[in-house]
Amino acid sequence: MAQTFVTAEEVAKRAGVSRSAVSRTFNGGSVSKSVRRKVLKAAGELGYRVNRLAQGLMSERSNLIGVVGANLSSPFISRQLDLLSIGLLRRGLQCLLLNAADARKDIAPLIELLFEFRAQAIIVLSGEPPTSIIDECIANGVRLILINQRLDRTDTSMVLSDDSHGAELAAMRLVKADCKKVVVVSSSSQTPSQVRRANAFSQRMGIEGIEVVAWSGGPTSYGSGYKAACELLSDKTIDGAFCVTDLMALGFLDAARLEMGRRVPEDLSVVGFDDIPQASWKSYQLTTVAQPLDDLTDKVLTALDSDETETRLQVVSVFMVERTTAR
Amino acid sequence: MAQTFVTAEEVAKRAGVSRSAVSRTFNGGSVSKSVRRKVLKAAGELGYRVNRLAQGLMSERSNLIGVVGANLSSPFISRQLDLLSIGLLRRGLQCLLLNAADARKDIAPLIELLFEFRAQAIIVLSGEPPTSIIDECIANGVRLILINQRLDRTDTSMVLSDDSHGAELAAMRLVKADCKKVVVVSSSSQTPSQVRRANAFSQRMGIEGIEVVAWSGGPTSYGSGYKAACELLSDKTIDGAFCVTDLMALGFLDAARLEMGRRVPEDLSVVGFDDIPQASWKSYQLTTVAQPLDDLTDKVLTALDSDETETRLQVVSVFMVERTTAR
DNA sequence: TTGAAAGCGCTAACAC
DNA sequence: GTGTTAGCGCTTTCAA
Repeated sequence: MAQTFVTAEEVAKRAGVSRSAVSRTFNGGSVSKSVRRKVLKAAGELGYRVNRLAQGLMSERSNLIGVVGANLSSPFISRQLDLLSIGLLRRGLQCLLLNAADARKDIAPLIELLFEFRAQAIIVLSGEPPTSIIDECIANGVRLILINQRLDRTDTSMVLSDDSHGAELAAMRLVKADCKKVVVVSSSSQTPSQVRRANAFSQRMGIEGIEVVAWSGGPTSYGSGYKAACELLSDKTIDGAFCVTDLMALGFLDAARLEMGRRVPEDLSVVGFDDIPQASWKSYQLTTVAQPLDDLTDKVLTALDSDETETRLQVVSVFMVERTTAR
Repeated sequence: MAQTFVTAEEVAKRAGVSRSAVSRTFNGGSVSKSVRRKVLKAAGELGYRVNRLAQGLMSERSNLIGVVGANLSSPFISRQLDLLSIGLLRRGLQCLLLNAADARKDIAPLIELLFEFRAQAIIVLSGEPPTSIIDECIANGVRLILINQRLDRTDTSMVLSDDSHGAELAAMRLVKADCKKVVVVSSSSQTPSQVRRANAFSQRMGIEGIEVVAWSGGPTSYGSGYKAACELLSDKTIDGAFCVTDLMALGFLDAARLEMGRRVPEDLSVVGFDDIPQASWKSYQLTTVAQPLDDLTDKVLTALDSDETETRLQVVSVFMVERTTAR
């Protein structure tokens, strides 16, 4: 257990060169063929690995990117994390993952921890960092990237999908399905995204002169969608539903069909949001608004790269995926 | 951008004490009340954060735990990662996540990278590290923890669920359902877990004298399960199926019912493995073998703690979850 | 309890 | 091209 890694000094000694020759060999400095070969040989025999901690200490570049988020096992977020971690690795960046499950409301301590590791940038998948923390990021030159979080400041990068437009797409789709009375269901967590979607939807329906009842409760889950349908569909006049996430839509769909005896889409049209993999499963075939996650990921990585105060706010466009749950 | 973090030296200067007094204040060393107060005050005003990189340089404890895995957005793995990242954080450990998506077959470079960050331990969610790397872990005192990977060595920690027993449970369940000819479906990725499950199942069925045809193909996905059912169920005599993962089972189920016109469980009994959230969704209600993930996570964290060559191999027990897809 | 000094493993500026 | 030297920010003896 107490074994310790080989240092550059030991390699230098074995190769019969100076400590800096070793350093240069591993950092693309100029070294003669012969020295390089000797160093590589000695390093190989000894099992030498550069110490990135020490390296980062000097260059003040840790290569660490902090990622904080909650709900990491939800289909949507997990895909986001999957793509993000691949993208980071490809760019030679390391991903320091902090699960915000225990800190839903206050992710400040998590971000502070990331400071201590001298993370070069911090990506927030969910949760809203307090202003003081944002200021501290800027003061210390740590780039902050917020996903699906819209703040009223110009000094932090935000990547968000076009929730309002998506919700309008959903609204228009239900109009097209000739719905007379619709419901919009969201969770009680009231994330900014969900709120924007629900509001934009209601507003649009208002303009169209269609009655909408809003329901919200529980976590953002299949179960909450299920519950929503059970409670709402005793009202036989409801003929349309917009669930602000697919996960809820799927639960809603199951309860509507299997519990409340509705035929979809004949009696009831349902539209979701996100386009998670399960939405395309044969039992569901959910009509939904897609957020292209690869695009979102690209934009996050772009924000990471941009050295200066470039594109502060990037929005990823959404589109309707037509399947079978809307008439 | 070029701003830099405050150092302990600056704090010391402002507080009018020595550099070491600052260090002691933040590490529970013995300091007088008054000094501690002065230091804390100065640190607060300056926005000081200890530099863990430098800290780890001295103490040779980085506090970083490397996690490598692929398929991070699959329901099963993502849940695993979710629980794991929570558990690590609770123990004051940081999670350095490396996505093995690009390196399915060879995770060696990823682990080497983790060496460079002086990770204290490495947790491998998927993929099998080459022997040379394992040796290097040991040589450097890096604890290695393999999940659902059984190696024939006594010097590395392994946590695996009882695949064979689970498969036998599945077999017995299909026997109880009075199946005459069954199929076992797995993916073409042939992970050790899947192989163990498929083999144990076939073997058991052999003992019971029941004919079993093995199918494998595609990635471990809904789509592959779907495809399996389409190809297999043209044989009308098949009346039972064991899918080695729930994801495949769900696809199988959908194709069986919606594409191949089977009634489940009347004509066909289906059993899965894992018990992912979707297995309990109303449209599926899949009878399956559950792997208790919180237990698995606990065991991984235990392996992390155990300072010495303690429990090298821990197996988490599985159990049958009875729902509606087996007669 | 406190400060001075040494050193963790590395890189970079400087001479040679 | 190569070695020497001086730190990076921190912890940790060692005296005081």
